Amino acid sequence: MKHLEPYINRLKNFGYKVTHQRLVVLDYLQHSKEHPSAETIYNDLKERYPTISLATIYNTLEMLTRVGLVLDLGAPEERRRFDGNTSDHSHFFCTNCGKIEDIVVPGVEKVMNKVKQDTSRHIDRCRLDFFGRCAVCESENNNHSDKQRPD
Amino acid sequence: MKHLEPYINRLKNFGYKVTHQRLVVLDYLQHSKEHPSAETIYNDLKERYPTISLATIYNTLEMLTRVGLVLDLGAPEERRRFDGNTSDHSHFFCTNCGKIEDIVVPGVEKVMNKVKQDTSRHIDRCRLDFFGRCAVCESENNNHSDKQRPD
DNA sequence: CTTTGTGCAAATACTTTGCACGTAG
DNA sequence: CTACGTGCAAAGTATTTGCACAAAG
Repeated sequence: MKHLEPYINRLKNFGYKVTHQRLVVLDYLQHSKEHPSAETIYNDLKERYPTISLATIYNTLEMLTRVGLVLDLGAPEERRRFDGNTSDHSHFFCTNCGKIEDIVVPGVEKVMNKVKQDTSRHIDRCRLDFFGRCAVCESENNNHSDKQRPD
Repeated sequence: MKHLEPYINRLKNFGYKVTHQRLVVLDYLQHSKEHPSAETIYNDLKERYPTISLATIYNTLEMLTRVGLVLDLGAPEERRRFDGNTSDHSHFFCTNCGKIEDIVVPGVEKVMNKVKQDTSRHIDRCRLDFFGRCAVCESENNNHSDKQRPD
């Protein structure tokens, strides 16, 4: 887990101990593209680390979010979803199947930086999200024709 | 509650009945700038409508969100927060006091529309959010090393 | 008159916490 | 060695649901 060194340093700088469980969660998030929930992380990890606990996953995610190594995506679902990729990127939420995809939005940074200057507030972070139906759901034409779409 | 007519029509178009409770919640949200939680709405409304129930508030908010008359803001807090203003605008979340403010971001629509065209997905809605410390919190405590120290 | 919504309370589900043991520093 | 982290189970807490009555269309 050499690639985790910068993260380890971040933990140390914030005064947190570097534990096996924390590294495992970090490593998991670095390799996941699924924007998993705490429970998903737990279910996947407990196969290799059977004694890990869900409470530790939650504690770890909360801590990692606090130090900025993980993002809480604010998904419109029951469970919270997390992202280990903290670089500038946007998200697309499929309101049909719940999938979350990374999405590249050129030109956003410029707009965001303008806001950071113009506002009286101190802005730490921005997020830009899109909601709709993913390519799969759109092509499957799965009429979940509930009252899904406004307008 | 004359101003609610377009909303009433929306309910009817979706086949929902127009009830006193639904109008009251809609009216409340139209007049609120606080981006309230379900419980806040409940607490405020039960003074004037003592028999209204929290479950109804939740059911109503869920339905109004589904038909696009209310936004679920995806706030980084325990409770969900809602907005009755569905026109294009962004939000600022104070990570210190929890306040949510409307914020005007010029030029965003252009970027968002570009994404709507470029992507293979079907996009219904976008959101642009900012996180940081509001003017009040910022002035009260000039220390902007926002990350709280571990326990 | 039929269907949908409401209020209440109980249930559910996600997340957090208390405590004793284990482990990093 | 000492403080902090972990695992477990138990507790919270926001939100949803079942049901009988009420109200809308």
